[in-house]
Amino acid sequence: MKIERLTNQKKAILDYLRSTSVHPDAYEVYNVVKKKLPQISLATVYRNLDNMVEKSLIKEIRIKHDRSNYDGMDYRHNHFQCTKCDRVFNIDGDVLLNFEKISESEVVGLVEDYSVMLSGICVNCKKPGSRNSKRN
Amino acid sequence: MKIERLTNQKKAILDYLRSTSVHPDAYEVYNVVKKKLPQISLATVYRNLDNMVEKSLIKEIRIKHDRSNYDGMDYRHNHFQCTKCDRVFNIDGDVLLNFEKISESEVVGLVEDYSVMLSGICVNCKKPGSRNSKRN
DNA sequence: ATATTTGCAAAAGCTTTGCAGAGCA
DNA sequence: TGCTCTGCAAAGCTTTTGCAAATAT
Repeated sequence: MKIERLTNQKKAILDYLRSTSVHPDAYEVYNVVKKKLPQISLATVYRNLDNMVEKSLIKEIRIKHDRSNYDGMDYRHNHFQCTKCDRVFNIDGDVLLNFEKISESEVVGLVEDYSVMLSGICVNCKKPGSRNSKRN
Repeated sequence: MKIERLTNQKKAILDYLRSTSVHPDAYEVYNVVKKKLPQISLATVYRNLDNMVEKSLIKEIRIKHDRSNYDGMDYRHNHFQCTKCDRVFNIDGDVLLNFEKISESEVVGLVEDYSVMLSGICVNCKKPGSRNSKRN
C-alpha cells in the first residue's frame, strides 16, 4: 500500500464528512470543500473518498441507485431511509437488540421494512489454502 | 401508471431471476437471457429490471460500488457478503430475531460486521400536508 | 386496432485514469 | 530531493433515452 500523506484536500474532505450527517455524494462533497479550496478538482475528491473508504475512515452507503454516498460519522450506527423523500437518517444504538423499541417508538418515523447485510468471511474463503479472489 | 403487457423478454428475465441465487447484474442477466432470446437488447433488460423493481417483483441490491445487482427470490431473506470474494449469499429466516444463532453457528461463514437499513416514512413526511419529494 | 414494448444507436451521468506539475516529508 | 498527490482533460462504464418497427391484448 502506498505511503500516506496528509494533504489539505484530504483534511478538508474528512473534516466535512465528520461534521455532517447528510450523507453527501461525491459531487456534494466537492461543492462544499470547494468553498475552502476553490481549485480542488472532482477527481481529487473521488480519489480521496476511495482512499478513505479503503482504510475505513469513512463508509460508503447506497442511497440512490446511480451513485455512492458517504458517511463520515466515526461511531457505530445504522440507517433509516424515508421512502417518500429518500433522505437517510442515522440511528444510534444497536438496531439488532433494540429493533422493537425503535420501531414502536418511531424514533425516526414509521418503520415499514428493513434489510440486513452481514459481512465477514464465507465458508469457502475460510478453507485453508483458499485462494478465492474478488470477482468482476 | 402504464398498462402492463407480459412480453417474452419480461418473462425470460423474471424466470431467470427466480431460478438463481447469484444476484446478477444487468449485463449478466442480459447474457443469460440472450441464450433464449438471441436478439434481446441490453436496454430492454434495463427497462424490465427497473419496471420489476418498481412493482416489487424483484429487489435491487448493492454488491459492488459501480452497478446494481438484482435479487429475484420471492421470499423474505437477508444477505451475507464475503469480504474476500465479494460473493453474496442468502440468509433465510429472521436475522433480527436470530442474529446470535446465525453468527454463532456460522451458517454462512464468519460474521464480522453487519449493517441495517430500515425504511419507511420519516417524521417530516408523516406530517399532514407534507409535500416532501425525492431529492436529486 | 392501437397503445405498449422492443432494438438500435446515441446520449447522459458517474467514476476512473494518464500525465505533467505542485507539494508534502 | 524524492516520491506522492493534485488538476485537468480525456476516457471508461453503467444506465437512460429517442424513435421507428414489432407485438401483446
